[in-house]
Amino acid sequence: MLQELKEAYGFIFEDDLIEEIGEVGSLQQVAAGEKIIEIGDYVKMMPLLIEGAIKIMREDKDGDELLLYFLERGDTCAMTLSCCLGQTKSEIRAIAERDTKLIMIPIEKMEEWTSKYKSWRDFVFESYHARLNEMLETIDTIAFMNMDQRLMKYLQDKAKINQNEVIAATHQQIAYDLHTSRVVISRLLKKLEIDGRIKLQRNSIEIMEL
Amino acid sequence: MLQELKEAYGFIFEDDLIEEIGEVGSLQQVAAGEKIIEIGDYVKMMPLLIEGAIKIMREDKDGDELLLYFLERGDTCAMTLSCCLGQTKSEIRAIAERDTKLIMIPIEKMEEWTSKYKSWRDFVFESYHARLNEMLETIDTIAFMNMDQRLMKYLQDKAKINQNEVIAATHQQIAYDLHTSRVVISRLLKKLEIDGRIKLQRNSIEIMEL
DNA sequence: AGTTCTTTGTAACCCTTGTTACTGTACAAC
DNA sequence: GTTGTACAGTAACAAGGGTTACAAAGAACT
Repeated sequence: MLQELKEAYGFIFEDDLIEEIGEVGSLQQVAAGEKIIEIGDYVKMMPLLIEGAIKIMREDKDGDELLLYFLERGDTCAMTLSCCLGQTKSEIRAIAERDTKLIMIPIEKMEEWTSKYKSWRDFVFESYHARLNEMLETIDTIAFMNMDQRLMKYLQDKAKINQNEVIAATHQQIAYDLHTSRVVISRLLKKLEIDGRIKLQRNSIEIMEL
Repeated sequence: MLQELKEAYGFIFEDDLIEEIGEVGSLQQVAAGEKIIEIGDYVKMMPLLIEGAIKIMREDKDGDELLLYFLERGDTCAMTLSCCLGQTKSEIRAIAERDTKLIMIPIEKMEEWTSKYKSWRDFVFESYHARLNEMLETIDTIAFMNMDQRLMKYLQDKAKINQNEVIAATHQQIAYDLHTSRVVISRLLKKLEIDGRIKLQRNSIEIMEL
């Protein structure tokens, strides 16, 4: 575990802190598609992302969903951070986008490290900063872009996060992420295919040029 | 200044910190409608809101605007916080919604206080937490609500923040905040008036029941 | 009072997106 | 093979909301 930890966080954290993380953190493996945090959960551990990717979803009372953003190696979930510090319920759902390795830290350590390690403090602030910016980008997307543009951005993001030009997803799944209907996605995807920007197969979409 | 500072923040900050703030902070008065921060500004001071209210706006490259949220007494701008710590440009615009009193803190103190005062650390974390939640609420609003619901929420929020059942605004101004057109707002407002929920006057809207 | 500017009301129209419904096709299970 | 199910394509229609255009009403100024 220490080896992976150093690879992902070695440039950020002091050696002392890395060592402490190694002592109190527990390595967790999560398979793609598995749920990590559900809305309303009380969060007792803070995850550090070592490998893989996580997708963060929002849901309203009617069950309507929306993809907020993806997390990658080196990220932590600032929403969870927030919950840990405030001891409140999770406002979001976290689902493994790929097979993912996490180190889970007991929240008691949070407070301690915050006063003890400058690098930890900086990391927490930097995480908040990054997440606020992700949220801003999400707002830009849904407020200022049309569905066709949003779909293109989604395909790009998803290809990047999965490091694969072929996206494994059904039209229905995409529709859930973008909070629209399957028919709309099929329609727009077909148009993208006609324009030669993607190739459609069953259960997958190949990106040609976007 | 110390008196006002204590009233707004006395329950949060230690006495030592209050005193330090008094020494290095400078009181600023901003009239309603005045701009406090513009997009792209490098922020060199961090504002603590003593009195009044500030509205935080987002704008995209085409000049389309959107109201993100309001700040009230006891709040600070986490986006600015973010900018200060990261030394990056502001992503948002801040405009005084009412006559407003601020205490401006030089950012050099941020780092210092963060390690020195636990109450300051907690305040900063709590600010991030609050702002993330505001952003989530904003996302919920634009993603899951129709324009009529958004308009009602806007009127409620605006009445609350101005502590006045009569909202001073033209239809055009509302349209800018909600990123829609004047005609749409006029249409929906008229419907609300017919339903007996508001009363329309020139340049103002009186809320009856929402 | 007359002129001008700002604000509001409203109609007509269009585009995007959401909905319903039905068809065809791939794929797995039997 | 046949059957069943999930997925995708498409048409037709409805609704929300954005656009254009014009009229009417206040307010401000002369």
